[in-house]
Amino acid sequence: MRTEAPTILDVARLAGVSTATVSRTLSSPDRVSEQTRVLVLDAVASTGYVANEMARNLRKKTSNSIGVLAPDLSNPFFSFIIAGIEQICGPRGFGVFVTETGNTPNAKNKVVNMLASARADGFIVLDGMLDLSLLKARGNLEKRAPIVSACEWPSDETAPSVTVDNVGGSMQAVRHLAAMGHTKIGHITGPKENVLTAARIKGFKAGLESCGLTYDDSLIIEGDFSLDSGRLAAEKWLSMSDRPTAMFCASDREAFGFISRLAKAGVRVPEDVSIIGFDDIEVAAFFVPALTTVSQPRIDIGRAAAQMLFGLIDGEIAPEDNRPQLDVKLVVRESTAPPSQHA
Amino acid sequence: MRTEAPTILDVARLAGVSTATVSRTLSSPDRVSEQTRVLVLDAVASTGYVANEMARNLRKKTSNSIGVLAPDLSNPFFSFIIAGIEQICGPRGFGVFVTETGNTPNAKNKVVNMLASARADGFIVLDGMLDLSLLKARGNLEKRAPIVSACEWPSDETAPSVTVDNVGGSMQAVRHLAAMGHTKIGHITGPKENVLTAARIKGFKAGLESCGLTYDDSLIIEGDFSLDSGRLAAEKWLSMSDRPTAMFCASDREAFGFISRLAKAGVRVPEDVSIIGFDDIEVAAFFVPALTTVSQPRIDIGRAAAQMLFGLIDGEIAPEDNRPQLDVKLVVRESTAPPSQHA
DNA sequence: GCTCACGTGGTAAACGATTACATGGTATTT
DNA sequence: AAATACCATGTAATCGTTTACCACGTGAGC
Repeated sequence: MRTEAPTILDVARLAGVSTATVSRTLSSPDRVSEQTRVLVLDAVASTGYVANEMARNLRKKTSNSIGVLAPDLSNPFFSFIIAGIEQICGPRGFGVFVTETGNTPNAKNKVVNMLASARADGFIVLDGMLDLSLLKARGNLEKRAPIVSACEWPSDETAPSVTVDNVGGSMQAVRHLAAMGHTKIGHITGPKENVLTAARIKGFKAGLESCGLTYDDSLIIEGDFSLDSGRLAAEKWLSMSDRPTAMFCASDREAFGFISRLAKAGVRVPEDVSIIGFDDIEVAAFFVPALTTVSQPRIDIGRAAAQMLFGLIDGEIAPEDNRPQLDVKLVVRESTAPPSQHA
Repeated sequence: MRTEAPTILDVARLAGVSTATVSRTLSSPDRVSEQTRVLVLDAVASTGYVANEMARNLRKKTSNSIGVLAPDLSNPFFSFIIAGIEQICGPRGFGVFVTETGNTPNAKNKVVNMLASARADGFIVLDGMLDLSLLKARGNLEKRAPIVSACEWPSDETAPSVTVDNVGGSMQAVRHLAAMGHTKIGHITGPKENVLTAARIKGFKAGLESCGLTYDDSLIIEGDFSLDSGRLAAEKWLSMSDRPTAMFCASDREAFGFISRLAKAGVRVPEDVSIIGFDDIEVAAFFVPALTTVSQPRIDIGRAAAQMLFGLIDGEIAPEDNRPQLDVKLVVRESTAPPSQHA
């Protein structure tokens, strides 16, 4: 026995008014008389009526939801950002669609499709690799629903985005190390193509320079943000003849992988080598040793992106403030120390 | 200049056919002649037409999407499950709505609303605390869109759900500890009201019993799955006069918090105390020491839940196989060892 | 040669809301 | 008292699809 949902017509009949009146009662109560208002509200209550979103959306040409495109949903890094997004969208009655772009070749089609099919009123893309230019090619699709990038940003330097100060954060990290007396500082990077990788390398170099240290190519180890790439980096480090006394990692997970592998080899952190991460994910404070890292306000990134998107949707954002950069701060814990004397 | 989306009528006009023919060409190509098919497809290509989801959904009385209700989106535990869900939904063209139930009093209303407003064709709820009974009260709402619980399950023991063998996993953990020679084994629980907590306590007791050990109430420390509750538990443990030589934690995060606090006090794992976690989240393998833990197939939980939900939506699930229980396995790493002799 | 079936494609009625416009009545203005 | 404004409500068009139903033409079966 399938219970059919009550429609606005059911309510109207029960209240003895027209559907227009019901609609008005619900959307702008002050436009109907006190008398009919209670009549309608009673009818709504007794039928349990809730407006059908699909009908409403069709008529109003909206979808009451936004899409979030993440490269990899299983990456816990994004969970806070998505939570932040939901915190803004929920109260507004907006749904949040999540999709994995997953570097698959048809990810683009997925996006084009979501956009073109009017499933979402706007998009937040967390995947810097996604080529948004094809949206323009396809009949100015991005005019239909605004897009804001978060964390990672597309090569197009004018598109709206909310990011953090990756360069500044990296500089702080290096300067902290240098201030402790380290002069031979290495860096484990992110994946080559990633914009964050470039920004953090840039900050790394700038930090070195600002302390009078010179950049040495041979102290750079390529990673990809993952735990396992940190482990691999540790093996490279172990095989180096003249090891850096401190490593700045492009992600906390790299740092964990690195420390973990080192521990197996009997290398201690921070006594034998100092480590700094990037992100400040939750476990960072509870790792052994507690990780010194550059803390990103992940929830805030999500919230800011969502807020900006709504601004764009409502058409009320000035073009100049559409690329805010959130602050980042170094939190010093136990994985950094002055270099050991006997090294 | 806002580019309006082409509608099916635009395509029809361009191809010189009726909208019905366009619709048929797209949904069941074999029902139109070869000739008109190419005509229509050409028109579709040159207009860039993609069907408007809202209109389609209204007409077909579907929403082409499912809702996922998680207690806390920022909890990385759920990210894999959501990823698994998306892996199944994406290829089917289904959207995945995520919402945070967040233990707020109006979470229920949120759910009722999503259900009643026809925003989703089905739901996966990851929050065992959510009282689904009110859906029945409100006009048999759950008849409108099926609901499957995952991980945690509502007290209603007949509702569809996919879970893991929490009891069995906990038993394995305890038996592993006992096999290593531990006789004084403690347990850090989850939050009191949670069903998982109860199941894992049950398994803990059963494991003890199966090894001829007796259950001791004073060896139980209450936690809430969080990192910080693990830290707090460690402080309790440190203050105990006769400490257990091994602790079984109801979550990996509790285990991390516990180990982390102990490390600060100079207590070593596994030399001074053995630790087992539950979940096997990603960092577990890279923690120092690498954590012995009960591994949950999180991606599979998500996939299974989604698959089951589609079964329910399509009306093809036999009532008896609607509560599958996935296997769990103990992965032994470095946080467990025989109790030290001098203890 | 007449029916019948079938393959093709058009017409128009849904789906369930919102809202522009029209209407009638009451209050206000002059 | 006539004109005007305005308030409350109803009527019906509209959003963009899908699909039930109908119509036409062609080939097969008798």
